[in-house]
Amino acid sequence: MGLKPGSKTVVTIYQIAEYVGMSPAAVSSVLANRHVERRISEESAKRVREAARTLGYVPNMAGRRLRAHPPAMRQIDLAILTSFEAPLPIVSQALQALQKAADAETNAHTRFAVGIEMFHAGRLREKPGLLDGNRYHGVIITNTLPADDEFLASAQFPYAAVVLGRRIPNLCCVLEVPDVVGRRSAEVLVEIGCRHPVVLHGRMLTQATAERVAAFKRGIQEALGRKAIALECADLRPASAAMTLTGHLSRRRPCDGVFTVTDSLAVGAYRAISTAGKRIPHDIAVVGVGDYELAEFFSPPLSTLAGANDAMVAQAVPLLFRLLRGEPEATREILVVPSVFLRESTRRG
Amino acid sequence: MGLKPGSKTVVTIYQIAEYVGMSPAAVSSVLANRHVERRISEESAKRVREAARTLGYVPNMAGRRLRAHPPAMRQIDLAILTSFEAPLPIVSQALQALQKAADAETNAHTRFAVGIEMFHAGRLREKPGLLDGNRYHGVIITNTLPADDEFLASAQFPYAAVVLGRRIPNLCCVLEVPDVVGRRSAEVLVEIGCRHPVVLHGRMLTQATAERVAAFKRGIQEALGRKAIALECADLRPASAAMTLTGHLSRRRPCDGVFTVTDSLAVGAYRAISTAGKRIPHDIAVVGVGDYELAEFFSPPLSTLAGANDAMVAQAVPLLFRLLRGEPEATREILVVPSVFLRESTRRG
DNA sequence: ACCGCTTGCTAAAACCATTTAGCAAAACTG
DNA sequence: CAGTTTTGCTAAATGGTTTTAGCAAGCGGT
Repeated sequence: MGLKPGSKTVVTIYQIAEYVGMSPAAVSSVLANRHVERRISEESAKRVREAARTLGYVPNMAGRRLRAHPPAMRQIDLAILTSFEAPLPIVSQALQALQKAADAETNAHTRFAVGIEMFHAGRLREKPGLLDGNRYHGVIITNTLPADDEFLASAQFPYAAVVLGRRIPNLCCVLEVPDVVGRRSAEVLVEIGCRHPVVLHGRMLTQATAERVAAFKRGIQEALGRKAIALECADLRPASAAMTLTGHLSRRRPCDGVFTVTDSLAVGAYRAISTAGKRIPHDIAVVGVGDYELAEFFSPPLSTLAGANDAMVAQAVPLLFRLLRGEPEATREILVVPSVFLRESTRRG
Repeated sequence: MGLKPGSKTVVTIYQIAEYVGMSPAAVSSVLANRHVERRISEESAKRVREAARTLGYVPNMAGRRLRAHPPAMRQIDLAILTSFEAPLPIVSQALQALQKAADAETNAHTRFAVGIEMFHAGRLREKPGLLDGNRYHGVIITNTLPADDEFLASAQFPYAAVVLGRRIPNLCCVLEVPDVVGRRSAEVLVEIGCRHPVVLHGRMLTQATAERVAAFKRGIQEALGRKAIALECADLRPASAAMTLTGHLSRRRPCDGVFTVTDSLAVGAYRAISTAGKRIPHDIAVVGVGDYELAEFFSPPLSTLAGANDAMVAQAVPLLFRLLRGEPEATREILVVPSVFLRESTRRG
């Protein structure tokens, strides 16, 4: 196999056959390491292999698979499409659920291939083959940015697709009930006496996180009659959150409560708060979202409005299979209610 | 598209064509949503779609792709194979590096598809199509258990493969220098005065983690002339580690230093130590491995022997491309030296 | 000179979907 | 009513690989 940069046309076994003066069948036998049982002489085999290398032969998987397919077996290709920038535990969770469902449906004449493919956030439309309909039978799409959502809304998917975490017209979506996470976290902070709450978010807002920020602001406005301060971090990494919040605290702005739209941001927030010499929750309370299993291992344990990811996945996977089966999808949209876990980080007095 | 359980033979567009009394061409046009421009009547289109559903048609992607392929374009399919049980950040890192390399090699007549596929730890051999050679042009395999390693050692890969994190005869491997992580962590603990060190590991030991445990034990034996205590956790989740270590501490066994072969275990260890009323590092020092970016956000920050993952990935990806190009791989094995980050968790006095 | 065996290969079919060129009938135009 | 256009479809080729059946040549034996 080779990636010759110069080669003009694609090299097939026919080219190799011509090059070495043999038949495609012989070439195929050699390249599939079947030359012994097919009685191709070792000398010819060597010539074929050498030709393959010098010509820069790259096997065409489509051709191979087409032929290799047992006539009574169909393969169904499923994928989870997510952005590189996304929190991974969710994706892994989703894949595991998908694999499990696939395993359950696997039988003598149906088998599945499931995988993860990633795109750069905001550039989903550049992903090759997404709309060709010759790669997947079904996909679950998650962690998209508004630019991606726009693309999805305008796209015509030629196969089963479920969108996780946002609402896209014309596609099947599973998402958390909008409003709840942001509003409840505002309530939680206000209830324990916070008067100067802050929300930490990344620069790139997905629909879900944007909704969380907005709902939080609304909640604070209603409860305190005051604007919540939103702090934008460069990205979702703890270091960015720490830097941003440290900057805010060092400017001596009042701050007695933090809502982080992502748990990785909460990690950074904890660090910023402790380096500022403040204590959680007495000086500053913190609420997170629950992407990771880690929340209860924060010190002190982090209160979360569970991102409802497992629940969303639990809905999305069967929905995808219903679409695959061609069942007229009664439900185009499934809403999932996040649950609230109150821990030390919001416990005062 | 449907997954009819009863259907005997695979349904193709020919079956549909026969069923509705039309030609395969017409059926194809309809199913590809091309029926308008191909002037298939809406009525016929409806009949075709209905037939597809009732017969349970599942498109054969290989057939589709074969035909759809632009004649001067070749697609190269790369994948990272990892177990479900693995720490994901590493995998994401690897995928990102792979994608980047692929993007760099993409041109007018070569394009790449990269993805992650997962297997159940210890059951890699059950993954369908792994040895058929009709799915991938190249793979990076990581997070295998001994059972998987055994399989890999006996397998004949018909395509480019690089193994990450362990040594397998006959395959190209990239791994951390054995011995270093375990030995250095033993040294670090001993140097700051630990006399009763403990190592925490999961029940399922990969080659890398087994090596770490063994080297740690050797290091302790040599330095202190005493056996290190190894505590086995049910899995790698923080909760398991916390439970295991709490059990150990509550039995009042002396313990003044912990080495965790995985960072998720360190998370649990921190919890166990603080609930036991001990302080890090004064009562018990902790060393981890650095799988996550999170180490410096532990409180106190965790000393790590960086798992060398980025370095391993940085070696593995170019190696894979060299294999793809058919370059006679000079290097069958690349060793990477992990670097040491000493932080608060091992700083005394 | 003929039979049977081995060696080393080839021809052709098969896998499934898509597309291009074109055909027959119907509908319209003058 | 002949000529043209439109409608609605079909036949056949194409894509790359693998496999099955079988052919031709050579060799040993009689």
